[in-house]
Amino acid sequence: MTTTGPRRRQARTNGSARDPERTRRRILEAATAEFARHGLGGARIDRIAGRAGANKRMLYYYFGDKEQLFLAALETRYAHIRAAEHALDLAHLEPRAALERLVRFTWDYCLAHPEFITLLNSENLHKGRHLRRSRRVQAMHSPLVGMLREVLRRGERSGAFREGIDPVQLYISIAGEGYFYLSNRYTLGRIFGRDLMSRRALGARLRHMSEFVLSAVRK
Amino acid sequence: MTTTGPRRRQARTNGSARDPERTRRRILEAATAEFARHGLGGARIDRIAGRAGANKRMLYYYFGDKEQLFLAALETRYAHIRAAEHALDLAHLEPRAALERLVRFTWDYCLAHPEFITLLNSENLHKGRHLRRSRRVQAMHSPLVGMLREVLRRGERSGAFREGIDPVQLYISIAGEGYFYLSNRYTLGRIFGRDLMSRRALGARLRHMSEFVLSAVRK
Amino acid sequence: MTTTGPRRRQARTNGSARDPERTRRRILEAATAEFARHGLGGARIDRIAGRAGANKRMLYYYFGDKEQLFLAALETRYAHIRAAEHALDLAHLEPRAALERLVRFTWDYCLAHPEFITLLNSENLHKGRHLRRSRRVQAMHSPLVGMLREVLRRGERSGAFREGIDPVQLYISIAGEGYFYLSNRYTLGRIFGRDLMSRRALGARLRHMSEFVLSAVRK
Amino acid sequence: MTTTGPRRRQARTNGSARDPERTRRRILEAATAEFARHGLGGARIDRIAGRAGANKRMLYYYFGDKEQLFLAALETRYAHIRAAEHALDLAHLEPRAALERLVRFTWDYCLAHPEFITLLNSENLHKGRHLRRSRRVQAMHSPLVGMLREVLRRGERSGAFREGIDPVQLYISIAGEGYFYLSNRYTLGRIFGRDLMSRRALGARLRHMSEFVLSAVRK
DNA sequence: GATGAATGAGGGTTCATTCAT
DNA sequence: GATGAATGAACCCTCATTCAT
Repeated sequence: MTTTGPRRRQARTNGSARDPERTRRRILEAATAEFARHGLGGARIDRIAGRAGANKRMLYYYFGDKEQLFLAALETRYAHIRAAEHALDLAHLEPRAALERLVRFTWDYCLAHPEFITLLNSENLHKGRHLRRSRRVQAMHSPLVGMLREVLRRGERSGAFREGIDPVQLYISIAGEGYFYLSNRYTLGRIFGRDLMSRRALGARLRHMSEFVLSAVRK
Repeated sequence: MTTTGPRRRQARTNGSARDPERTRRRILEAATAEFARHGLGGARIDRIAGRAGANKRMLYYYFGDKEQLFLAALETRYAHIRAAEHALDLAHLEPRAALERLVRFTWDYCLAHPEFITLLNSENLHKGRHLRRSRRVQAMHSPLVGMLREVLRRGERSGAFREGIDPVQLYISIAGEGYFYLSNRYTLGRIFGRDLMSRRALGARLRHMSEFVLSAVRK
Repeated sequence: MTTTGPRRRQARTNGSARDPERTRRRILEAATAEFARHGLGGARIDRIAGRAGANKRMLYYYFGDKEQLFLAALETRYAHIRAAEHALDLAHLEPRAALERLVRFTWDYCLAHPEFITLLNSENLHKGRHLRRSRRVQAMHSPLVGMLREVLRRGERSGAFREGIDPVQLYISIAGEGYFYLSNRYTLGRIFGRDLMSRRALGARLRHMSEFVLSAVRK
Repeated sequence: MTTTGPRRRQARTNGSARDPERTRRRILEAATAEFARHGLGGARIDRIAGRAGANKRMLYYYFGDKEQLFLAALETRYAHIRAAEHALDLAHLEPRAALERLVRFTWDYCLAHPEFITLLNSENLHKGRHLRRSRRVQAMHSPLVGMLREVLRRGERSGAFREGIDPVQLYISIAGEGYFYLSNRYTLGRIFGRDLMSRRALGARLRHMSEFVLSAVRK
């Protein structure tokens, strides 16, 4: 994306001047981090600009206003996870292995991209009003449900899975297993008096989830 | 909501003046609703005072500041759900029935008290820093884990449940089933192009969750 | 209006603290001056607050926002001129003297209150959108038209005035004579290469207007 | 109107690129409209550039800054009305007909060019500080006063007009008749509860003005 | 226990203007 | 002659909070 070629004649302090694509990207990254950490209401335009090394005015130049910037951050994260999902080739795996892989994927993705969780929570706090206006996200259908349906069908045929499982319900159950644990880790950790984020705890959770899901679907 | 000008002298309409306990309660209720709807960062002291029919100064008189008010709201909701949990007498139910009851309880509670979800999400967004300071919540141990442990033990003995299930992991799984669905209903609804909150959809989810959990634990 | 009594215990820097009526009035006066000098768009909230010796927040506390403050200034000036008009007792004057008095009144008022002219011009620049929402101004009917109608009738009967003159048209003509001269004094002065505001020029204009109007209505 | 993001490369649609004279003229026209509608303080450079289909930078290239652009707009309008005035050949008309024609001309011009009124009001709000620096306007002497002087002289000699009328005062009176009515139409309309801009009302005003002026000057 | 008035810092946003190309 | 990107000051307004009574 970044033209490191002849466009930038001289170094600038922020390194982004006169490189619009880069400026835009830096703002978006800074915004994502800020929104993820403080939520939509708690995010500060000043901090975003500061972290991006950009003039505050540029946020409005590129994104219109705070809410549109939030939407852009959301859309970008959605595009990112969708791209990752596409790489998940469940179709060529044995049904049980496919489910295990999906459990692990959701878990790993949430662990690696905690900002995704808080962005989604923010959007849901605002009743999804940004996403509703998004055209990009509308077009980004998750391939997971289709893949999951196919996996379920194969599992049913082979006698490995019980029948009548709705792929959307299953997807929500699988995602919820990891998402809820990580999203609510502070309150859960406090209540149970446990450190939910130790390496050991994380490993135990992944094992539990795999067993739980695989047990749940077996015939 | 913002006071645009000096209030005309008006008769006390909230009927709470000179009834300190009631004033306090009204403020707390208004704060809970406000925090639940807008999050900690988006909540407005003015709106809370307005809805409570109280003078803004009273918020500070009773609760110190915004964050302490937030904590008070959180604590109150925790006390509420703890009280409800205590009424859940899983010990006298057959193990499978006990689990089904727990699934239903979590689901019904989240449905009936959506503010609990958003309060928890807010607290987790802030890394649980309010709850960490709370003494009240620390003392409010949920009876659920203990009850769950006992149920699991009985189920194992009777041969109904498989062995080695950790009650905390199971509790998180059960809670997550309903919580994630409801907490993320706007984004999930948008992605799947479904109305997740129709009476039918809610019924289907409850059925799925019960089956899913019971299948997951069976031997 | 101002309670100089026991309400203010100690002197404050701005002298207006804890004297809401006075604070409000000072803001309104400062706003009137600012709007008159710079127009609605050019007026600065900071300057108004500064001149009023008040905190900026107080403008919003008392008046809501800039536009409502503008309307309040407008309404106050209207109330002021209406009060002055009421004192004009044209009914007891001989018709010609009555008209002369009206010419002089309009002239003197515009001279003494140049802010009225620029406020009106601002409001007209904005197509009267503030006044349209005003309830106070709607209720402040100018007594002038009625008085003028009566004067015209008496003049017609006595044979001093020609017939068929509409009092509203006449009022606009009379007001316009002085208003236009003063409102446009800078451009007119420049074009004609004359100082329109010298004592001599002002005297000449008043004489011209009186003669002009009286000649225009005579039989 | 604000550019929310980098313009996508688009085909030149305004057809003015590389046609400097046309670009300049389009900017000037857009600026005139903008200043007329919003005043100097309320005018926005962005909107002007947008309406002109020109790059913002061009405004500065051609006109220096906002104030000089305002002056240019003002000068252009002055040049325009001066040109129209030159076409008014009062010298060959009978004195009364000449005055009537002048009344009508002022009225028609203000009606056809409402932007002239608001530009003048803006300039007067700013105490004529732009016009003062203008060399062009200084050179544009209105022929009206001279023509008016001659008309008055002829009228006096023929016994149609009374003596001692100053042509400048008369001009201001005539111009004010129409200007004030139109300039203040929103506030006057509101106060009198009349639609001053209906076809009927406009006709009535023109008739009144003609009669009023002609009566005022007659012997 | 309760009130209306007051505060100052900072919120998001927009301004006229200039830079590099 | 023309462009998109960038700037920093200042805009109006709102925030949580505290004062005096």
